[in-house]
Amino acid sequence: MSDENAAESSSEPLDSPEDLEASSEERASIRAQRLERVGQLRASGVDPYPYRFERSSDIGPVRDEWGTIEAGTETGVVVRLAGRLMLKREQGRLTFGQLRDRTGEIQLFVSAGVLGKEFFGEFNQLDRGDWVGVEGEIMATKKGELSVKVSDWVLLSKALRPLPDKWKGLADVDARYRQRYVDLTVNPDARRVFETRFAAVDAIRRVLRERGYLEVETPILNLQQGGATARPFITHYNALTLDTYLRIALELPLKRLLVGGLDRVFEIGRVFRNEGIDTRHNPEFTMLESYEAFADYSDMMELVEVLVSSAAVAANGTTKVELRGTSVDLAPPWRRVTMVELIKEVVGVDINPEMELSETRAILDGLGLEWKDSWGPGRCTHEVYDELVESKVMEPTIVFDHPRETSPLAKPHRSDPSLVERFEVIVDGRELANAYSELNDPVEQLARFQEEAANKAAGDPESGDVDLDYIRALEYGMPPAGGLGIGIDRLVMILAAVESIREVILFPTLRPEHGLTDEDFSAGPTV
RNA sequence: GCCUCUGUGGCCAAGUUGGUUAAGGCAGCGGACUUUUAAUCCGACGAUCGUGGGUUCGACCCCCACCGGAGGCACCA
Repeated sequence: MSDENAAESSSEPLDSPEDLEASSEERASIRAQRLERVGQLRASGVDPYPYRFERSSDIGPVRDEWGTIEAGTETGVVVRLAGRLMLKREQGRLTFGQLRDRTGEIQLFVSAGVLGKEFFGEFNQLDRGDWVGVEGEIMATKKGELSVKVSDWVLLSKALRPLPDKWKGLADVDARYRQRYVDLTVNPDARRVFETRFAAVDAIRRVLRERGYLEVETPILNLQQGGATARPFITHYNALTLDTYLRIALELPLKRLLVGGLDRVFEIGRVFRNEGIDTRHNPEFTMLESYEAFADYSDMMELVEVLVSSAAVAANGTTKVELRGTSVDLAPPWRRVTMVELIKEVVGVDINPEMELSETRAILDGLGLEWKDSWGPGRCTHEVYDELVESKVMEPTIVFDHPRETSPLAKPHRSDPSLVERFEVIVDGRELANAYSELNDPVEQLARFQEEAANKAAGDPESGDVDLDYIRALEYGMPPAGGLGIGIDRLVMILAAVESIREVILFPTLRPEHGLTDEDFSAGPTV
């Protein structure tokens, strides 16, 4: 830019002339400079936002193939690469850049001698953050850095806003979540976490596919609430003049598919629960649910071990993870213990759903836990487990045989009527997965639904409805089946060893941002 | 919803017994430099200290309210 005063002069036509907006004009000064540059480019016939660029390869494969060549080597091999310019080091008649795409980074060696003074000068006007395409020979510099000796280049997209500090990155967590695109650009850890996530999900799909499971999609908008106990989001469907629930679980539609003969199905999908946000909860989160006919919960124990350990290996190359200073191995087999035994072991008390209610209440009182009148012995037992046991279990553990009372969709235990055939997987003190032998007796299922509906009518917003169509489906006959649910976000938290669920969700739920106004986006002279 | 902490230029970040022009770094701008690796060196610029009130001779600093964020509690996976 020949006139360095231009961007600073308030008489430039970059912003509204109102005095009140002086501060916003200052704030936009880097933007204003870049908008001016866009104008210059257009004036000289250069499109700052062209349509496509033909690449010969991603950057990663180039590194893989040539990364070991000796310092000073010129290969004679010409490549065409594209990416974001992450760094630029000008050095007189020589400029070094760092070009990055999703697969890697490579240095650009840009010299006035090769490009000519004018085209070289244009390159130096690129900003960190711009997208560029380059063509040039693969070489290694005197210091041995693999580089592309740029013989031609083109701007692919001009960035109007500057990237955060090239060394410190973006530290403000609010900005990291709101502007994940910036976080992903400058914070390698953010990229690492999401690579972990997608590798894990990919591995889960692969294992299930190899086992003959079919991936399906079921409705998110539901007329009834069911499949779990949770407060739902309610929305309104205008065309039918109906309030609908966003799903809180995937369970009931998938089991209808078992009735229909799709005997191995799974869905990986978003579910919504109208509850608080904290380090382990986001109102929308991702569940895997899978159902396998002719299997029971024992088969699900084997399946969940394989799914989780495969995901770990795919994401990290190992089943070992370091969680808050403790090494945890996800390799099967995991410990298997009944809920009643584990309570005895951890808390030192004997409590089970076959006890008299008065006795279980006395146990809770003795432990300093509160109980409600509506709770039976099973719920009391579960309470001890939830409050005093779960958070103490670090190693992957299958906790099986839950009280019947707290599991309305699970099949009664084949040898103990006070229990159901259900298990949860605990890792690092948190529930990671949940599975049953699925209840397929329509008469019993209806009775359990009716209990729930009574609770809902009595004011419990987390209880579900009587889903008569689901009962009707069961009356056509659902094969015996094992079902498994895994909280994908929780799994990724473990695999990536992060403490907040927001770190594993690309765009976590946040309150609305204030202070972002049209004035922050004045178009300047370019439109 | 409640409690605690927190909010300083595009980014990172100093700044309490409240005291005149609010450190420094990165980025950006001007200049030098053909082998750099967060390049380096020189120079000039950039902030109504989240918002609105209040206390005070004087507020980034103390008080109140509001907005955003973090952690914890409650609820849940």
